[in-house]
Amino acid sequence: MPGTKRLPRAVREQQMLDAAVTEFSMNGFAETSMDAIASRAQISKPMLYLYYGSKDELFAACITRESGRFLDSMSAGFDPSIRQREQARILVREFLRYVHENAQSWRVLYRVAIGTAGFSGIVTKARTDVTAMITDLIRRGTTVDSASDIDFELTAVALVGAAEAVADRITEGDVSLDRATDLLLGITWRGLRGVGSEET
Amino acid sequence: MPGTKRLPRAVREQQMLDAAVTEFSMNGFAETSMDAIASRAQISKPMLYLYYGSKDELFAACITRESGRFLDSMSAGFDPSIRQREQARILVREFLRYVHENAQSWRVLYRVAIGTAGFSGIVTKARTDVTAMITDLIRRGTTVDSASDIDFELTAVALVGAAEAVADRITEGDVSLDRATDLLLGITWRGLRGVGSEET
Amino acid sequence: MPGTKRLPRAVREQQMLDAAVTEFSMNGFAETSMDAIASRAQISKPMLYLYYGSKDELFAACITRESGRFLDSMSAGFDPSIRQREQARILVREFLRYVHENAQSWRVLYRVAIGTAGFSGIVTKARTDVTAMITDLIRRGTTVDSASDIDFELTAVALVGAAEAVADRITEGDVSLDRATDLLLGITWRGLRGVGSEET
Amino acid sequence: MPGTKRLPRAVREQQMLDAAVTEFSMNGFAETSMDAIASRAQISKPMLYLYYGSKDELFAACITRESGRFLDSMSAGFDPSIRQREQARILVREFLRYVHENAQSWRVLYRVAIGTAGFSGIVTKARTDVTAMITDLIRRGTTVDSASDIDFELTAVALVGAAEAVADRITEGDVSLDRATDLLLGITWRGLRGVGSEET
DNA sequence: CATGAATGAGAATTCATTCAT
DNA sequence: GATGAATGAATTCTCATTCAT
Repeated sequence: MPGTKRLPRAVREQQMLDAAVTEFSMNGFAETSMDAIASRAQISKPMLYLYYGSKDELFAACITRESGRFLDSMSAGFDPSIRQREQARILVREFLRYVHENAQSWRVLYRVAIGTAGFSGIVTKARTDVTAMITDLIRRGTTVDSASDIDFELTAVALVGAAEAVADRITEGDVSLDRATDLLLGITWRGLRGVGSEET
Repeated sequence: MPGTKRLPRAVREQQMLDAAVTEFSMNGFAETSMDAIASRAQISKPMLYLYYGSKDELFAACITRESGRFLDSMSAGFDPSIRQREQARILVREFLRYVHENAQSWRVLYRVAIGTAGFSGIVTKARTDVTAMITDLIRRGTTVDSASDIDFELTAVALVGAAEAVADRITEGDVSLDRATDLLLGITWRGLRGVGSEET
Repeated sequence: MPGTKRLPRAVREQQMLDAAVTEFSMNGFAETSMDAIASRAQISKPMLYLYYGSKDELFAACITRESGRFLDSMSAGFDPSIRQREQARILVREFLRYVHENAQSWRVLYRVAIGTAGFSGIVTKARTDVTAMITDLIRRGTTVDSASDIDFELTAVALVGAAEAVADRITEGDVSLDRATDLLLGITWRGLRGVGSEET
Repeated sequence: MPGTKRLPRAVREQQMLDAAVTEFSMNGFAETSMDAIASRAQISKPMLYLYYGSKDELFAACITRESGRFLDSMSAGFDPSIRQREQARILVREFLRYVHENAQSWRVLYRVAIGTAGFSGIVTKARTDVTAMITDLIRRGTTVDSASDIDFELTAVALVGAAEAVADRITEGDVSLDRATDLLLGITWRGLRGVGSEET
């Protein structure tokens, strides 16, 4: 008889979300059954429904929590008062660290939710937020105003995309965090060095 | 009674794959039913099974065809004898053009298949091939040999990631092909200028 | 392109029935597909339907032909003018020989058709015919009339059942025809020796 | 909404098996649908799967239960210390009684399962067990040792076959248990009287 | 609160059967 | 006359979801 003890609501909730994130990240949304989640969370299915109402809502809760955690991590490293270069290094480092230490979270967000009709919006929102940070960062270091806002933002999009691709390699375990950070900054930085200036 | 006409095998095959790609790209693998595909292709379900055997095989056929098309497009633009800069522009341009003109293909490959257990391999293979082209391109322009192979490859991964992220924006329709090409090249190029050299 | 040559109807029919009997005897009625039969007969499915109308009719045709063959074999050995003992030996021998040489026929009749709703009647009919022969044979040698007809018939039923059981062993190949014949006659004969007389 | 009541597992199990045996015995394995069984058992299909996993397993459970019941009945009448004649009468009587009172059980075992690929083994096992009892019984009364083991066994096979054939008539309701018992013993006994001795 | 028991609604897959050529 | 192409109608099996206790 699973979970016979009465646990405070908050604890239970996390227990369930943990189990759900694990299952969803492993098998995708549709291939994950509520049974599997309940079983991993060591509670009964009706509990799951009591707390989250439906599979959809549970999945939404998962990716909302995870994208929140992700954004919290990133935000923690974001400080407008820091020098641009330093700021960039911190953000990249934080990003890769998060992915490295929370591979499951990363996977459920960027591999599962993004391809699941009806839920990609939540992830896209998180991505947009991060991109906004980077956009800010880029703009901060640029005086030339021949560059339009869309350029800044699209550049940020590109850099975030680069970071995500490298992050995937991190989760595969064949690249070190330090090397990846250096490399991304290398490209990024020199790439940034003239956004909006001469040449194409 | 759908599709009462007798069509030659080859035509029907494409008809089915077209419908399948559309459905899969919209709803993901598991969330797409064979009924939905049959209905869109205006044929009966048994035809799908007659031609493709199972849902898995049908999906595999889809992403195999699409990744083939994608790689063909990219390969067509790959020519070791062209100048590095010119080559880069052609590849980026071709990549964005493909995504722009084949948004569904792009989505089924890079958003759906990549997150579907058992099928990500085919897409990963395509991505690896493209990354290999870029790796080559980078190496071609570099004489310094302080850069290890992994650096070249990881750089290529990052650039491909950047292009993919920008490509997503392209499919959303709010960015022009030309502007995106220029921007990516801008970042890319200046970023490339010193891979493996001084500074971080 | 199977069976492109035009064959006389009678030949085709046998070809089809042969294939059908083989398939049905191997896999049972429901587990056998019309595809499998057509393929084994080297003709197209529509031909099958042209000649036999439906799967049910085809199966009926099979067991009708086979039970006919079986009864023909038995009847050939039935001759009211022969001495009872000799007659018994001939019938038993013929029965076992048929099963031995036509294991497929035996199987489709007594293992498949008998357990298939709607078709057991045809086999039961054949069995009844054979039982009638045996009933006759028994009655012929009995003068006592304390035995009712039902006794004669039930005795015949029992003897036929014994023969069928032994026949099964024959098809399994671990018993010789001669030994089985002798044994069955041994039991039968001594068993018969007083049907309807003293004791119980 | 069938069977709204909550029943203890054990009760439901029997309910389901009863329904399944009935359906299978009427229509054979392949021709019986899970829907039909669920409907007869007044439960929903998922329950069948919850309890038995698959149609195959359900069928296996049916014939395992039925052959167990059958063997239990027979074993109850088997006692090496009883006189041979008495023992024979008890066994035959018990056999016919079982078939008479459990016609469905008999049919599903000896008419359906025996002709269903993959399941005949279970029934064959039961038949072999019964045959072994009879073999023992025959041997017990025989001192002559010119008879080989195979003779004893084949004789038992024949007698069991005779009993099965008579049993079929019993299920058709046109023969009384007593008359059938007497008749079988009559044949059997006099037949047994000299197994292995002179003459053919 | 908690849960074992139960089900409605679908999804993949297979066939017997039939046209259009 | 013969068949490749096509489908309507099941059938097995799974799963999200809900009561009755």
